[in-house]
Amino acid sequence: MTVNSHHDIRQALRDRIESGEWQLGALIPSEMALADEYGCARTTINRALQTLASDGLVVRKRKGGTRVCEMPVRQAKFEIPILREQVEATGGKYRHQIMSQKLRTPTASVRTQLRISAGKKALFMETIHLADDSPYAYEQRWVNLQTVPEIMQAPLDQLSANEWLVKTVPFSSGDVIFSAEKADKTIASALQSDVGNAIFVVDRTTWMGGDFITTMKLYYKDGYQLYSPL
Amino acid sequence: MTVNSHHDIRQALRDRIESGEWQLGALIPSEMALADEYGCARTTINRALQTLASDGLVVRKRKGGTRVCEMPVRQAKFEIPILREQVEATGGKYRHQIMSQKLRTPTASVRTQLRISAGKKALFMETIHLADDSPYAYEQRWVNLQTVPEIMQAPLDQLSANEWLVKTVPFSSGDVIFSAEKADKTIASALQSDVGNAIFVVDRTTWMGGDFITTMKLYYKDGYQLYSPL
DNA sequence: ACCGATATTATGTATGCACATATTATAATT
DNA sequence: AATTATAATATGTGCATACATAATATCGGT
Repeated sequence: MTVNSHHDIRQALRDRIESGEWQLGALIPSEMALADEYGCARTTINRALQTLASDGLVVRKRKGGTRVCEMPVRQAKFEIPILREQVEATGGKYRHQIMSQKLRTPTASVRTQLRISAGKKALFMETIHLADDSPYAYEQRWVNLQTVPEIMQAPLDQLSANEWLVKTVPFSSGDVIFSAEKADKTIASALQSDVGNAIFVVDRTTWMGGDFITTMKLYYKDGYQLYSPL
Repeated sequence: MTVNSHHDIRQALRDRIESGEWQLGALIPSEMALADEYGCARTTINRALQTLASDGLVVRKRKGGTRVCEMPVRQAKFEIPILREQVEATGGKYRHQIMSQKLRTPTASVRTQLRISAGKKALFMETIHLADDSPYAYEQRWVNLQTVPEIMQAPLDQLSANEWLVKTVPFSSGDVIFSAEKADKTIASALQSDVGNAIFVVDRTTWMGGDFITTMKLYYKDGYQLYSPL
């Protein structure tokens, strides 16, 4: 078998690590030695090893050499779910419905999260996301009008606020918090569910540069599960 | 300012995308053109673009050129939490306590998940993970003895099953499911919490190659939140 | 107008080389 | 013996080049 593409080599090295040939924390041969063994240029080995390093399988140090990562950081990565796609992926028909949409003085915690000046108002909206006309998730969202005033002109009846924001300020950063909450009366009625049920909640805040854009809380219908391979 | 390292170039390109200079879905200049513009070799541009592609910011196609990703896949990636680290990160003192540990005939669903032959037994254990001596999470785990019989000899009173498995079969793959559940009597008493509380649940199955190793359900004390930047 | 051969284009990848840089080991100096 | 200079080593990175490969564009013949 001839291996020469960095692809093949990466896989070969990965196999040798995963088979246990190189123990956890063990030093693996130098790039030169590997290049020699596989009969390719050092550059090719370098590329393969760099990929493995960025995957967290090995740790590299100048002069120290490359060693199998002591604590292989198994990291789950999953896409931030766009509800429409989530629903349509399971064959359902997606629809959303705006329950309310108004300017309001934000609560203290929201004002802090979005860095909204005291006295200023923000856009608050409640949306129900439906799969085949039955509730799928209930969304509460605050939008900072100081940073995205254009949203007042957006056709939010056709495009959900989420989708509009993704298209308009696509490269924002943010954070997510997953938790479980008991459904209160508001949530239960929005989801046509019962008070006290365990609800999977996603809390998300996004900003761009130093400008805080929106914060959102998503309550999934009970029974929802978030899956991720790792 | 001279930019020439693939690092600088990657950042420069990223800026141009995020500033909106190149719109969503727009075709960006070819590697040759960019190499010309930045006064560097095509290889360097190639490397920068490949990184951006693997980050999901651009999509590349032979002859088709490189274009800004239509739907920038915001992917949250977070490490699979190791309980000890999670607890110790918040300054708490970690400790765990095995409540039960015995050979049992697995339930039908577990037997399916771990591909255990009918009639065979598996190791079932319940563990409480404590932070500063108060319950932090309650774990139910099944271990497939057909694939890791060695666990029967492991010192599980010192090292948690989780940690032992991570050290012994480090490069397994798996999946995770996050959900919310109502605490039943077992869970509530294990966590010194109340029946009916909303519990954040992590369900994880791991395998290596075709061999199914373990499946685990982790019930976090109510109020737990899983945070992730993105 | 249709179909197929050929050229063109942009990315993908391997190579040899040179030099940079971090780190450790060793030797030289005090 | 402690400190400092120097060499050795492994990875990091850039460049020029060559060829591979996929997808599109163009042109010619029927």
